[in-house]
Amino acid sequence: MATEPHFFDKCYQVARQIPLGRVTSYGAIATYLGAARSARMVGYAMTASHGKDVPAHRVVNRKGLLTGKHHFDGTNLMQQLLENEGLQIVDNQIQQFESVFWDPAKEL
DNA sequence: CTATTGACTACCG
DNA sequence: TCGGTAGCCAATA
Repeated sequence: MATEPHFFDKCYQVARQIPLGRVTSYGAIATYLGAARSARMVGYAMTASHGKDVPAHRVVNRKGLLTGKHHFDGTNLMQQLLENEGLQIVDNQIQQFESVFWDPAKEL
């Protein structure tokens, strides 16, 4: 195992804690990690989450918009995965986002 | 070491 | 709600 950044690993672990059918925001994870202002780093970690068992598709921005769908294989894979979890996606945006929002800082 | 980048967020109009 | 701009921080080159 190469020298893995602690920050990335924490992001992966939190992402795995996301219940199925639920989603969270980058800022929420960053805040839980103690780096509230490092929301971009969470997304950055997701980019490196390839090869990991990290449900990156459950992590979206605070608007519930699938900003990272372009990083998945295909154009609508991320949306398909979320819909498979029972979520409703319209125009790359999660409907009832607040209803399915999962805050690690509160749930954990 | 410095510079650039980015799956963000907050603020402003 | 939408668009543009600024700030933020860690990783990468």
